[in-house]
Amino acid sequence: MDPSWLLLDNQICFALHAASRAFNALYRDALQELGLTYPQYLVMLVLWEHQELGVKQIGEQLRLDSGTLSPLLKRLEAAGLVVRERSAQDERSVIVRPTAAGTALREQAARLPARISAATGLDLGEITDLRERITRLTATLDATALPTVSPADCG
Amino acid sequence: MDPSWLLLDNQICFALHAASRAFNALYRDALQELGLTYPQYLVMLVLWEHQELGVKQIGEQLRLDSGTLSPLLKRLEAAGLVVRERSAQDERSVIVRPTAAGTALREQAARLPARISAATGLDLGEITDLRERITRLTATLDATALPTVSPADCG
DNA sequence: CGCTATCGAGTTGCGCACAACTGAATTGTG
DNA sequence: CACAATTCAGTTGTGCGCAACTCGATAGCG
Repeated sequence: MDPSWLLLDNQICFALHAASRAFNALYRDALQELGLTYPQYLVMLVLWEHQELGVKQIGEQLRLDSGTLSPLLKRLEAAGLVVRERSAQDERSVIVRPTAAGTALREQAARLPARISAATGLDLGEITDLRERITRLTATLDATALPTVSPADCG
Repeated sequence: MDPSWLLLDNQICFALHAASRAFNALYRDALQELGLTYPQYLVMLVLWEHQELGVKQIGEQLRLDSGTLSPLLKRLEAAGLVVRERSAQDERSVIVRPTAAGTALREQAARLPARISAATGLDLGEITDLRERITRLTATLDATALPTVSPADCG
């Protein structure tokens, strides 16, 4: 039982954890002037991209469930950045749309990436490569999910 | 103002964010049988490594402050896995030590890395490489911290 | 020795993440 | 049409992460 396993193990997961929080801190400072938290910024990103989206669709993009999104969207609505209305086609779902103020915020947000990118000290190629590896890793983890569940699926 | 910036920007930070949560979910399942959450597991890791440590030292290793650690350590103490006592040398600081039960847990924890490592679908070299890149990125982000502050530093 | 500044753990308050649940709307089936 | 299963947003409860703060202990300085 090599004890270095517990150290190595520490590293990859912890490295991700620490990096995620370091980015978060970076964004926190920058987003403060927009009045957004980082998760709220992520929601606005997908809304800017798609104009309007159901809560479920937002959750699929960001890997978040309604337990996280419902209160978050309520705060965005209270801040006047989005409106929510029940879909006429399906009364179960709620459509989220940016308001004029929410759309206007995109202009300010557009200045962020350059600052963040500079802070990474990496060039575009390195960032892209790293991003792709991490995204593949996430996909693998999601797919594996731990073979504890699923009785005899694995089609 | 190329709009793809906002998408690309989304990617690297979000990729980290998502990967971190995917790992978290993986560990959550595995750690459930040890009665630990993922952050509690990280704390136990550094304690197993150092036998005893002040709250501040734990925080330095994990990039966490007392606001996070104090309640977490209280829960670990309530679970009978650690004891806390004020340092005799410096009454301000609190020394944290694993109990016998806390130390015993290390045996079970030692089985985790292999499962996690398998779930990544990567070999040791790839994991190490990725980990090092991410760690370097974190260090860069921490050092930069956003050039909004610091009036005329940039030595 | 006194006095101030700093350090250290702890608390409070807020927002996120997630499991477990509720309740209304919809779909599928007979 | 009726009725069971599913889908969807929302709520509740717990724990993490962090800023801002409290308060006692320590260190530094005159």
